[in-house]
Amino acid sequence: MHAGKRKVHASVKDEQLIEKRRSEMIKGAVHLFKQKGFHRTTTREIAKAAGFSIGTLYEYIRTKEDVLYLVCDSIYDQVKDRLQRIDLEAGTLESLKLGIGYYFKVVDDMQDEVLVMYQEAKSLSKDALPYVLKKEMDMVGMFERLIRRCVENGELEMEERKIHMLAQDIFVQGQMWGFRRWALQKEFSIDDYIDLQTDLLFSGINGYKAKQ
Amino acid sequence: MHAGKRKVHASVKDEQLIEKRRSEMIKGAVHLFKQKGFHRTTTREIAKAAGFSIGTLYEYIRTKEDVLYLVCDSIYDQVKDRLQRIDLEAGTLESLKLGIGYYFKVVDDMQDEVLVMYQEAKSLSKDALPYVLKKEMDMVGMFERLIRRCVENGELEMEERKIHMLAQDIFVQGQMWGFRRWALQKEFSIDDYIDLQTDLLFSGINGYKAKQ
Amino acid sequence: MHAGKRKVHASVKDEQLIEKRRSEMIKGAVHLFKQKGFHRTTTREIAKAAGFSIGTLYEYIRTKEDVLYLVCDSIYDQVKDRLQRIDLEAGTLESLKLGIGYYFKVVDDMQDEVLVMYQEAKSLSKDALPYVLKKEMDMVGMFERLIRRCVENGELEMEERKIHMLAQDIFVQGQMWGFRRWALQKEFSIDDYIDLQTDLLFSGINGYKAKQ
Amino acid sequence: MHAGKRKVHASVKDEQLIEKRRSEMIKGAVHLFKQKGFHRTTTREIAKAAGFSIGTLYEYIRTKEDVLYLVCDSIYDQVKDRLQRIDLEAGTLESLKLGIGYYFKVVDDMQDEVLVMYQEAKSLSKDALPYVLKKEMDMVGMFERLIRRCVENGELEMEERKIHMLAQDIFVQGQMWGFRRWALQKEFSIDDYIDLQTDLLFSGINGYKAKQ
DNA sequence: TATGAATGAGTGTTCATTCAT
DNA sequence: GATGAATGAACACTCATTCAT
Repeated sequence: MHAGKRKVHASVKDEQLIEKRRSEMIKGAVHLFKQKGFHRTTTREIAKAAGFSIGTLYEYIRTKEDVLYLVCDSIYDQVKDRLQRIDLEAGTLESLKLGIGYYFKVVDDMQDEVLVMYQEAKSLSKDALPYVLKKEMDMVGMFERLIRRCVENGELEMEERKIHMLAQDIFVQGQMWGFRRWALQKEFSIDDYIDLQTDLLFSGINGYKAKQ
Repeated sequence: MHAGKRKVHASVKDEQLIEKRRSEMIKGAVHLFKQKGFHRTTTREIAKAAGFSIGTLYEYIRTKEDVLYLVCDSIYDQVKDRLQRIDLEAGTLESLKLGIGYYFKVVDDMQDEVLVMYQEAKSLSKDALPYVLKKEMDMVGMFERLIRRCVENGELEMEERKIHMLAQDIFVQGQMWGFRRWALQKEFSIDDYIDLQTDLLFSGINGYKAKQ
Repeated sequence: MHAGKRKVHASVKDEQLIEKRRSEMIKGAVHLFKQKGFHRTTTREIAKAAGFSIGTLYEYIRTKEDVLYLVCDSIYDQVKDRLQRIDLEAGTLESLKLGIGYYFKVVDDMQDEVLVMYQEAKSLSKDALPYVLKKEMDMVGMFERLIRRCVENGELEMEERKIHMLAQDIFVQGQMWGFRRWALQKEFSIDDYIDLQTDLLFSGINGYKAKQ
Repeated sequence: MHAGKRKVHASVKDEQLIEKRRSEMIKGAVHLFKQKGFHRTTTREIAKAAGFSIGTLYEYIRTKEDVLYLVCDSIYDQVKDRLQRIDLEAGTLESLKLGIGYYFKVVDDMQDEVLVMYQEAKSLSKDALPYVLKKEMDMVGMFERLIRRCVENGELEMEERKIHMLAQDIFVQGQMWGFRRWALQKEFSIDDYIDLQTDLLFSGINGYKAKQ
């Protein structure tokens, strides 16, 4: 279940310090990447935002792309971390609904981060991308399990392929709240969004069929 | 309804020539952007792919970003063009379903283009972005009308806000076929995708509730 | 006899212009390399010394090392060019002596160039070095032929291995006039040098044996 | 006769420790300089090769160039040390020949060191260079004395200038075994080299004149 | 209208050196 | 005395853009 992390080389030896500096770095970088994107952000800006010199930045990474990887990796970890709290075992439709709502809340809380990861992950090299994709699949996998538990519980009848698709839809709908904020957040609050989307997700269009 | 196009300056006067050169340019650029992304593609590469010199390229645009705008604009036009053929007037659930399937097919046909537009549009300047976003809203608007016709027709009972949300979901699910190809296209054919998604879209989770 | 030249990439197409710019570049670079060595010379300095911008410099080369290769290559060509004029066919000891003297004169004329090539060639990459070494062997080969002609002519009896060694000695003694200038040129003029060295070369220590 | 050594500043007081650390440093540095040259070797690499930290390195030197000076200085000392064993007093041609052969053997033993010193000494600053050059002159001086003793002994008739030139030739021929190893060591063993060179040195070209 | 040589600001990265612990 | 984290000047190289021909 735990993906092996891609090692990012640091010249500095003190592991705690590495942890600390990198988290400063990530915090600054997320902000910059959100504003200007990865490519328009310079390493000097990242260093400055992190509060240290360019030389120091490079004591903790090897290339600019390492920063992007670290950012993506860290965001996934945070999101996943928060999602772990969802009770996967209940196996009721109600708990599924709550889980989705909770996920949307998390995405709302971490909008900047999710947006960055979403838009910039594609700039990762062929080397680093799989690690990030793996984490994404893990998250989709969490929704699959949530749904599958309902099936096992007899709350739902759904074939595997459809479970798989539904999980991806849920996952994308979460991200969508971030990457389509310009269209959605003018009109809907996060609570509106949760209500409307879970409603559509559960009832489908047919659920709105006019009574005949 | 028709957004005024953002004028991209050309030094050359002959409008037909401009049209021709730009379409060569766009064709080459889409291919390059797909491979390497906008930022990693150089203007020289674009010129070369288009079949003329760097000097000539700049006779038809003012900045590199103009190319991106032209590309995005053109892709939207093409997609929109093909979507126009959907019969908006029928107002039956069946025609809605067909419309969605047709849209997904279009997206499948134009995967590269959609992916590029999807991933690179964010690199547009504050100046050009609104024009592209407007086009996107127009497309979402088409789905809204499709749905609204069903409501007007008495086939559906759905409030405006939900229509709006549903239209966006459909739109995003189309794009998703392109931008999550790495996860989806290993498992599903485009026809699978259409079947599963429209099924989920129409029936919702509740439609799969275990018979009691 | 002609070593294939290692191609150095240029973005510019006009071959004549390439020739011209590169010769400007080489001229400036030799001067700088002599003063500060290859490593301490910056590409900007090279560009400036050549009379164009850093951007232009890189239109004619790909890497800094290309400049060094071009410099070394050009120097060898010049030296070789001048050495071609030696009459290889005479096959007399006198002509051998004249040839050596002529070579020393050439080295004296091109002191800076020879010094640079001598000291910096080792900084060439594994890729470029063989091309330069080949040229050096060609030059040594010229002296071998000069000597061998004397043998064929019956002026000299010398085995091949000794010919080979002698040719290298002559070659190195030429370079030595450049790279040990600090020690030699305080005491000797180039004519002194030629006289003394040819004398030693021809008579050897035994030639100075005390008459008994 | 003994050149005062150039003082290299150390922060550490304990002279024995300085001696010890510096010899570790030199040993590591020679190896690195041989592989990559002085400029391509970093101070960190030197420290690591020496077995201590970068901070400690700088307790025993002030600048990177100090390392180069220390290396060159030490190599000269070693070579000189071994050359001292030559019997300068004999004053026979035979002892001269033996001396030359012995010197060539030393150079062969210390090839790496000699090569490094030979190629990198030029990177020494104007400040340090004279000290190294002085040592080189001392070594040339040893050969001069060796020759001069033969003259004094009546074994040889040679003017001062020629002695001077001959000494330099011998000196350079020793170095040549190192710096032209790529050309020489494919064909000759060190014993071949000694035989051929002393033969040429003693007999000269004329010694090979065809009997008439 | 087409070309492509010229430009130089800007970028990622390195590395000698310092200094607080 | 020893350490190694921090620094920032310096460097090789890129590339969007211009403009003379």
